[in-house]
Amino acid sequence: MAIQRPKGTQDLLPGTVEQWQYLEDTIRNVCREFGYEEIRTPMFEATELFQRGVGQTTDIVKKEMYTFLDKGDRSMTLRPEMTASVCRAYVEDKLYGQPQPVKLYYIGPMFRYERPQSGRYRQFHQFGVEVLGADQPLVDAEVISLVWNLYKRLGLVGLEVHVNSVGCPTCRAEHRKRLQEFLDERQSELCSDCQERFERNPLRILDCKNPSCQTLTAGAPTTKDTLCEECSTHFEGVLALLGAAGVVYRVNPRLVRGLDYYTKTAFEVMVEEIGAQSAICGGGRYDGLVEEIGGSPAPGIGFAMGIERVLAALQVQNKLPEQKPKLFAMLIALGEKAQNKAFSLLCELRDQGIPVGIDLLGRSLKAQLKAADRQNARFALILGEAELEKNVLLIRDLTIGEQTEVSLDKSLQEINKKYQRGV
RNA sequence: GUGGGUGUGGCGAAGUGGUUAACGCACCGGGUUGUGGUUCCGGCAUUCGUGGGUUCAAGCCCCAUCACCCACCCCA
Repeated sequence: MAIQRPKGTQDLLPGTVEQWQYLEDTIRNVCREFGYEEIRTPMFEATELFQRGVGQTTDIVKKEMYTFLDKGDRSMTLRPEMTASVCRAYVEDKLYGQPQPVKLYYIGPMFRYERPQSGRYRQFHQFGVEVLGADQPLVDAEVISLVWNLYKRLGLVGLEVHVNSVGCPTCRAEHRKRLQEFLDERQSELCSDCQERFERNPLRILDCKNPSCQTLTAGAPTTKDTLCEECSTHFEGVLALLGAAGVVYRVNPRLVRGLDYYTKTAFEVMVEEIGAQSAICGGGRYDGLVEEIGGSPAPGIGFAMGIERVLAALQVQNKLPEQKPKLFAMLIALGEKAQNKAFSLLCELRDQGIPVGIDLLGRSLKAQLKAADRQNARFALILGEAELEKNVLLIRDLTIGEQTEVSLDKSLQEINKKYQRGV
């Protein structure tokens, strides 16, 4: 059997790649306007970085990482996300020495060993933003408004922006304790997944899709009830700024993020139409992460956006631009002598930056014209033995079907003129 | 890791035990010697994901296996 691509990966073919480029271009433009600069880090890192950054107890670290030993017996891992890498670079490359805050963005592949489904791949791509070295609510608001702005520019509609504050480690511990107390006597009524979550990550129970769990937790203490003074003030500040920015959001006190490093602000953007994996973007503040991976303490906030999911949303909402690659002209040569001359003309045309093609299969005139038509070429430039003898070139306008004869010496100039006029 | 669904040419898709595997799109060629997009004609699966089994006979039945899709879980 033929070799197949690994499960959960995809080949992006011409036609699709243009859609990715469109999205990437839009992303880069928005980032530039917001004053963010691109960072690129290795696709694999020391396994320990993710264990410490993302958290030992998370599913990502426990069962989804592509981990291997290199030839020097070092444990390496294909990055499952990029926040940890950016923080590592912040420390290692001494970005804290630059004017603060440092505003970065990235676009690239991530790897997680999961069962693929709609909107979920083993190699998937994220666009993300990270701001290091600033803890003001204004930063949180700017980051969220960047997301908002991007979606607006892409033309996406019907998005839900959920915002919450998960608090600092102190209020989070408090919340966890009170939640466990609340659920203690009803533990046996929870679904089996939630019973497991009870010890490991009780906050996630609030997020369970199971209706019976939802009714059970109806009156449970939420993050809101347990935020300390500082976190609460910060959160209020963020919400006020979001309002000022015109971001339409919903405070969702049950929103909990899965990665361990989040503190204070957490947010998520959802689109219903793309299937079960509806989170198109997720992020939040992580004020303890830089210290956790060995740097001196620095606040941070960021998000990651699933490129495949955004594209899926653009697809269902019909917001992807039509693009048909258009060739300006197709050079048609008949016979070997003509081909030599035609090829040199082709090269000259290309030197001038004019998109011109030539038949590479040695086909008949008829077949070549057909091919020119199929490629959406505007003109066919015909050069056969007869033309060669007369030292002329036939320029055929394929849209109206008229053709003129031009002297070969002037042909380059003539075509260039048409091209300039057309563009 | 668990559950459900699907697997016929490049794509879409008929065919549910009987001999040469519809059709549409795409692709390739041709309609007298050098002119496309329309039209007409022709070509394009020794074979139905793979391996085994049942049967006189299997794309159609059974078993296994692989792949893909969807959902749980998790997350972007």
